[in-house]
Amino acid sequence: MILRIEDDFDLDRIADSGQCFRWEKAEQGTYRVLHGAECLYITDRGNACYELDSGEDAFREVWSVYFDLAEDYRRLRERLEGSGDTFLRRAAEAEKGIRILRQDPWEMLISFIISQNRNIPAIRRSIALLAELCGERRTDSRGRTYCAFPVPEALAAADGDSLRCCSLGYRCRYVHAAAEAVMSGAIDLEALRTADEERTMAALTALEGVGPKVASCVSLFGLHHMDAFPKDVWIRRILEREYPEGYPFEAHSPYNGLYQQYMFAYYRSQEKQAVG
DNA sequence: ACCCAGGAGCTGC
DNA sequence: GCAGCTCATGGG
Repeated sequence: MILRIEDDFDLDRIADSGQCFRWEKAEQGTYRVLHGAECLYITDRGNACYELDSGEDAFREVWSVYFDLAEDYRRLRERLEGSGDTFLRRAAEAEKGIRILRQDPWEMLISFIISQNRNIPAIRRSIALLAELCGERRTDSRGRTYCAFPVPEALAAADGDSLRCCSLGYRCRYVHAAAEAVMSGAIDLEALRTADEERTMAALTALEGVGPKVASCVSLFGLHHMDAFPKDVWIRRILEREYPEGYPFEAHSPYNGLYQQYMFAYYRSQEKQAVG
C-alpha cells in the first residue's frame, strides 16, 4: 500500500536513533523492519509518500501503532520554539523525523539488558544471533526467511551454552532471569503501560541486571512513557557540556524522552563529523 | 595493543 | 551515599 505521511517521519534517522536494533537497509530508500514476530518492508518514495508491503489490516493493527502515526511530532518539536533551550532547538531541527516507536516491552527489556556496556553494532549482532537461535523462523513477502523475536518461553528454556553463543557474556544470566520473571508473573510488563513512572522504574529495576538506564529505555521505547529520560554515557556528556547549570526537565515535561532522542542523535552525528 | 561501549552490582569507606 | 572496581566481548 502507498501511504502519505505529512508529519515528521524520517526512516534513516529512526533507523540510526538507537531505539530499534532490527532494522536493516534492504536497498536504497527501503528498510526491512522486524518488530516482534512481524516484518515490514517500507520504502521512502519521496514527496512524503511511503510504500509498505502490508495490507490494510496489518497496517491499522500493527504498523500505524508501531510508528506512532496518531501522534503529531511536528507539534511536539515546534513546542520547543518558545523555549530558551537553544541546544535542544538546534538538535530537534537537525534531527527532525525521529519518532518514538511503540515497540514491544518484552523485546525492549531483553534488547536493553543486552545493550549494557556495548556499542550499537554489537547490540544488533547479539540480538540477531539470539533471534536466529531462539526465535520462530518465518518467511517475509519477498520469500526471505527472518526470525521472530524470541518469546519468553524460548529464552527461559534456552540453556546457558546457547545464550553464550550470542556473545552476551555476563549478561546471559540477566536475560534468562528476565524471561523467568515474565513467565512467572513476577513482573507484568503489560500492566506497566499505564503505571506511573515511579512504579514502572521500581518494577523494572527489581530485575537482575536492570538498572536506571535500562529501565528508562524500556519505559520510553517499550511502554511509550514519553517522559522517561535514559542517561547513557552520551547523554551524560551532553548534560555536562551543554547544561552545566542543570537540564530543564520540568519545562520539557512530559516529552523529555523524545527530546532526549533528538539530543542523542544530534550529538553523536556531530562527533562523527568531527572525527571524519 | 589499546580504549571505548544506549551499565549494573558489589565492596569499602 | 558514592567513588572505584569488576564483569565479557566486540568495534574502531
